Amino acid sequence: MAKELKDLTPREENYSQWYNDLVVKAGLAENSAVRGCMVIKPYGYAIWEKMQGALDRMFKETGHENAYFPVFIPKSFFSKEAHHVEGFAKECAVVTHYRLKNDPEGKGVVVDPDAKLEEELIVRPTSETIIWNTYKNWIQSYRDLPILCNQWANVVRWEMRTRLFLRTAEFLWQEGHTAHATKEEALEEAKKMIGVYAEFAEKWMSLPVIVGHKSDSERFAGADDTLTIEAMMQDGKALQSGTSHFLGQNFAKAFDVQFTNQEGKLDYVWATSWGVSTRLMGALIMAHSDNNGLVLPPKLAPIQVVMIPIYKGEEELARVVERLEIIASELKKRGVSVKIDSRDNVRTGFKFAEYELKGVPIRLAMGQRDFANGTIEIMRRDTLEKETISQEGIEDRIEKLLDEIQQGIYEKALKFRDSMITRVDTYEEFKDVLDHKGGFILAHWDGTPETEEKIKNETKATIRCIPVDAPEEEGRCIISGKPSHRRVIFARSY
RNA sequence: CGGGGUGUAGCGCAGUCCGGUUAGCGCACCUGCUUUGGGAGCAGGGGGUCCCAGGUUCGAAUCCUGGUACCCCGACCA
Repeated sequence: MAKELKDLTPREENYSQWYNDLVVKAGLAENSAVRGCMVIKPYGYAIWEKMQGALDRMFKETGHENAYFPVFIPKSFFSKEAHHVEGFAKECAVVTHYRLKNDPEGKGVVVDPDAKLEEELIVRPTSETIIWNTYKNWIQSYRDLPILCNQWANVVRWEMRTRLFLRTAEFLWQEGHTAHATKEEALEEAKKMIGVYAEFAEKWMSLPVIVGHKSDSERFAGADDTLTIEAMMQDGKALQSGTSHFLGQNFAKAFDVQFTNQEGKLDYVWATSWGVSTRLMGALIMAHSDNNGLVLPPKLAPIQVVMIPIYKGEEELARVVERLEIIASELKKRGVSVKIDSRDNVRTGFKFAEYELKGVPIRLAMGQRDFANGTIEIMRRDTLEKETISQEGIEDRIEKLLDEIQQGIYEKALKFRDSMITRVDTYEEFKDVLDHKGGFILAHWDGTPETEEKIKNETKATIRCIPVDAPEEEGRCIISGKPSHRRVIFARSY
């Protein structure tokens, strides 16, 4: 069994510190010189690319196309949709000038006051406005609809306090923006895409999520309805992991996007937007990792199998590596990503610890004993179980094990998540569960923003969502005692 | 923007209260030897504008004044 990682804070002691340590020490990301911004390092980016690839394929399969819109948005675009401005105004980076010049006093460069922009440009915090301004030109007739575009981009939200992956001033994401002829079609699209996200979370990230509607006050600025996937982290806090918005005709009206329908009448276009971000990286890390480091689901692991030769001297190394390469090439043929680590300047134990830290799902180790016996040691990262097995048929065994690990991680996360769902019927009970257990709390709510606000102020818990599959159940609001027809999900969240 | 805290080697810190040889420790780094089936051991070595500016003093990492940066707790949030 591995020694405790020398310099990783134990998860149970200080979860936040553990998370931060892990992100940095596993080589995923680090804080940059620019306050609130993050450097994503190659290993972290490799995982993100895996996510991107899978999501992108899912978007294409559902009929979407990629496009790209500008990073700068004229300020006037922003103010066209009242709720939207209100929601984002407080966290916008604004470009006011377009030129620098040498400091007349000789101290480096200064902003050239003569180069002031007539109209300031906002660095996009999200692209609804610039996109709807563009769609206006694309849409005349029902024959131009639907438009189903996705954009992979960076956005900037000037957050006060930031955390690697979970909340950074700049982040990477995808944002889908669709335009439809009918309300029904737009509603269907918003629902379909939250379904895609839920499927991605569960099948790829091994992360169970709860799909639901946001309450009025948690809804996206400018949306009529926001669907969300909510995940549970190992410290009992919830993480909003993706959203899909039904925008109604709000942006069409703000940007005057009308089309002629089949009856020859003018109508406003119906819209959706949906997005997931590098926050998913945070979700992945916080959902599965342990005190030895990351635990990556095989489908998202940049390296699925690492092979470590154990040897003394060059002849032994060559012999073992030769054998490992045969196995590796067979695995590669089957689409498994393999790395043989034959570095001779770090020790075996160091390598073991390093690949555990990086979350590589399967580790193979072959030494002289194995070489002689035709065996190999195999360890699975999720359970840390190791076993010495025959080299015969190892490839089949690994393929099967990768699937098992993918499934095993999901089941473990699901079991944990379910154990963290508590039904409560009184406010006392509610507060008690929040303070001593955390997790999702199912409670009755009278549907008013006032009650929601009161609970948030007193407990820091918010309504994560009103689950789409919430069964009808008569009850009374834990605060006001007014009647309620279903339970909603509360939690403290990131 | 409120309330706390910290700036000393790449990273983490001690030293500051009570000024005094050449500013120290751990990790990391470099060299050599021994090691190598779970983060090696020993020996040697390199690396500093003690956040910045001014002041007090024979003498400042240490005291005083001003600035600045970052972190934590709130408000804000994918």
